[in-house]
Amino acid sequence: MQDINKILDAAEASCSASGARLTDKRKQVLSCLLQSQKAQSAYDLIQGVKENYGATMQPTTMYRILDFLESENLIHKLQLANKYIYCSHISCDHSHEVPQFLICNSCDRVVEIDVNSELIKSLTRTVEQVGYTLVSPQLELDCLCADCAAHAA
Amino acid sequence: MQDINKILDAAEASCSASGARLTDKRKQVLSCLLQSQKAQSAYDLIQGVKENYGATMQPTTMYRILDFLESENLIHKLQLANKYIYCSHISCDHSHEVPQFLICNSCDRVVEIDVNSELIKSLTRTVEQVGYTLVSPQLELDCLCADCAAHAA
DNA sequence: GCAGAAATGATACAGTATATCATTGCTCTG
DNA sequence: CAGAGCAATGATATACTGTATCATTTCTGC
Repeated sequence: MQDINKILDAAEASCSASGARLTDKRKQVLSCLLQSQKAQSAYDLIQGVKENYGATMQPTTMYRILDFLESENLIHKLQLANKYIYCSHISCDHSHEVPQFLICNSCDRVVEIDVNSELIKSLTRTVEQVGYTLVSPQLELDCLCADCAAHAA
Repeated sequence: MQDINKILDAAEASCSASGARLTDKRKQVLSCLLQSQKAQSAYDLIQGVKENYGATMQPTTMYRILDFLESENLIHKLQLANKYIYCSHISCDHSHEVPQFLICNSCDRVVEIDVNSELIKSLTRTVEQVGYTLVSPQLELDCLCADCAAHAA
């Protein structure tokens, strides 16, 4: 994990490049996400920005900010858990691959991995065979992290 | 799509085999799911059994029935949409593979496919490399069906 | 029939997400 | 630098998804 301030700078640069603004509130939400390896819900984050920055945000505002951050490829929404996680490639040079998430269903700790491109090709072929179109090949896998697996055993 | 009554019979047989009971209410819910290729939410189904059978069910009851049907492998829960779909292998002879779902994000029409086992092996290897354990390899892909893709174009 | 277990009912509430309309603040142009 | 127009946020209400808890009914096997 790199220094959070560096990532925030990279995020800001990336936003300017696309003509978007990383406002204070948006930065607060992003910071909360960057400070944890765990996926957090919109309401977790409302609580988080309150504790860390004394800022109060309504759900509407939070969801709008989350949508914005997602559209800028700074965070990911995990459908499996209805939670959000920072994108681990904000300050990378190499281009984005399709993300694959391993989500601990006990503690919400998330690992982001690039999907093997062969695998994506194989999935895409299968989808096309039945006449469907793949909108997002993002994969989310229901897992247990090492710690939680140890406790459960 | 086979005849629904035959599938219901197969479902009933499968339940008896595992010492479970496919009660009237459970059968009503399963029937509603079998009558549509589209994934339906718990509340959609509450509406559905009311219209089709005049039966009123509380959310608690519906979720209990859905849990039961899932535990008997008669239906699947789709995390991507928070909706439910019948299992397309209720009256098949061949053993269940890991399911992969193609979900139209516009109309909720679902296609169920067996995942290539090589692909599952590859996923499992990746997961183990980072110390995680795969709980359920069920894959859900965000797609557009042919009809919705045509309308969008 | 009766005891015990399984299934369902009833009520309340927690958590997730969006609709709608109002207000504030930034940016660009003249 | 004023003011128009748009981007961002605020405020209120409400819809949707899911669970906790305790009560009642129904089924099964003895």
